[in-house]
Amino acid sequence: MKVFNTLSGQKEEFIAQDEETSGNVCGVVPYPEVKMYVCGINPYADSHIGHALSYITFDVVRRYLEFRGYKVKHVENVTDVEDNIIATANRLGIPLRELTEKYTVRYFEDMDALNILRPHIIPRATEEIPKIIEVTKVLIDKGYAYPSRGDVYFRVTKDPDYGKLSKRNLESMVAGIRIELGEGKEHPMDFVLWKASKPGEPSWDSPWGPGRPGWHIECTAMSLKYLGETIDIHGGGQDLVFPHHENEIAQSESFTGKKPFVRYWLHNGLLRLGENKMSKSLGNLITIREALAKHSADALRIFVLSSYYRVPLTFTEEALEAAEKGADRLRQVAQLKPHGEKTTGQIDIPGYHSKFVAAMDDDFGTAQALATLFDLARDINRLNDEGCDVTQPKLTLTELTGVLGLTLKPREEPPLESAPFIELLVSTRQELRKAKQFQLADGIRNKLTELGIGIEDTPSGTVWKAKR
RNA sequence: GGCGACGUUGCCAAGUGGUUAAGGCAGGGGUCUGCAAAACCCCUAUUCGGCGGUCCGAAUCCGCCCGUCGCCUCCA
Repeated sequence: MKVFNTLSGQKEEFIAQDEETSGNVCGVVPYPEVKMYVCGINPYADSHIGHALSYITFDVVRRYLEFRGYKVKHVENVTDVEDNIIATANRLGIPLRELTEKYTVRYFEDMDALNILRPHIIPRATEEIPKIIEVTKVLIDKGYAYPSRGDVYFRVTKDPDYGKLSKRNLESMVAGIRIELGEGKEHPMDFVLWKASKPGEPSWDSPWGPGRPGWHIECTAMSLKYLGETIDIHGGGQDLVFPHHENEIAQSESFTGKKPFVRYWLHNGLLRLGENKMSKSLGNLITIREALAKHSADALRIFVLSSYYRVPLTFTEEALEAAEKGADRLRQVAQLKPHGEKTTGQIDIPGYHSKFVAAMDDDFGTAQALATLFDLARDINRLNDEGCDVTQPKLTLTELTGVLGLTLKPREEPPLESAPFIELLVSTRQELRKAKQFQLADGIRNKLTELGIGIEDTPSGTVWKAKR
């Protein structure tokens, strides 16, 4: 399988380190391990659907690797101390930990609702201070960092590779307009590893005085601690390429002296709302909770997966509604009760399977993979209508939709207080229909439709549901 | 200014040198139904921002132009 590596700027054959070191060429190691690190959140507000896009993407990466026979070790950090968190906690007048705990819990509730697999390890920055201090200390000892007025900075001029991920060089960066020459910095691009705390800020003791970690160091410390010196996949949004991931490489490779820190860098394109990307700072966001109040998790996943993950995606209500309709079609097939007896297997199951795999093998071509599944669904419906047994193709469909993390469960309708009254009207209407009083029956149906209650007469009775 | 992307049917969105340009939604036709709805089936771009070029052949490669977006220490 091929994956696009931001570092090389091209698609590369994916080989896990575990396969390489064990000399495995074709399946000698039964379940080679893939070490995967995904950048997590800064918990001080509810996550928005741009986050959903990113985590759905890497959830599918993980599910597909597992489908292909890898054993994935998935680590995702929670950066629970930084400027925005401190500012928000102060504004609300609550302890830092109370704020971060609340939004971490809510974040994972959102992830669960989206059917995103939990990472195996979820380290928090504030619980990894000793490792962070250790890494910082070594970087100073090796000459890659220097303390200054209680802060510690990384010395970018000492790292000849600096800029290799984001394809920049120090000169062009310095030529940029937004660089501030921090007090005590040797070079304007030097970035902070350890920040001296100001009065009233949370702090930890360190050899350089009380302070807290800089933004990038926690990811280096955590991935070293939990995954080792070289990891296979590091994922995140495209907006993290610079400075975050660039700085992680600088820190990690300087610390270990080993290259590469990450074998494959994967970055998802950003979600746009209108003309701009969706982000906390622009305030143009829709939270995952808001989206899930109106749409199913499957619809959100289909919306995300019907595009190529590296390319920006534009959010619209219409697109999400279209995805919901598509989800309904797949659900319909998943709920089918096969009744046919004919076994004239007209469906090329291995063909669909290999088309799906070929699409996914090409840098997680979920759009193509989904298209294959819609084709399969159509075939299943056709054969089912013809009276053929579709048990096997149905199993293939649910197996493959599962790789994309779709549940295809029927949508849950929120309970309505008015339900007993609606039931009463519906049964009255049934009586009228039996008596062939169709004008009266249709009148009730029309009125209910106006009130947002949809009526469907099916062979097994009348069902109704509230339109969301 | 530097770096990186994108522009495909009414909408969203795949495809990146060669038979009929995926798929979803919308739209049209049909099956089912008392009628609807839902569901299902079938159909729906001679054309890929514009102009040149390379090639037997380009949406796909090259050049220029137009338009849009992202990053350049808040960010998935």
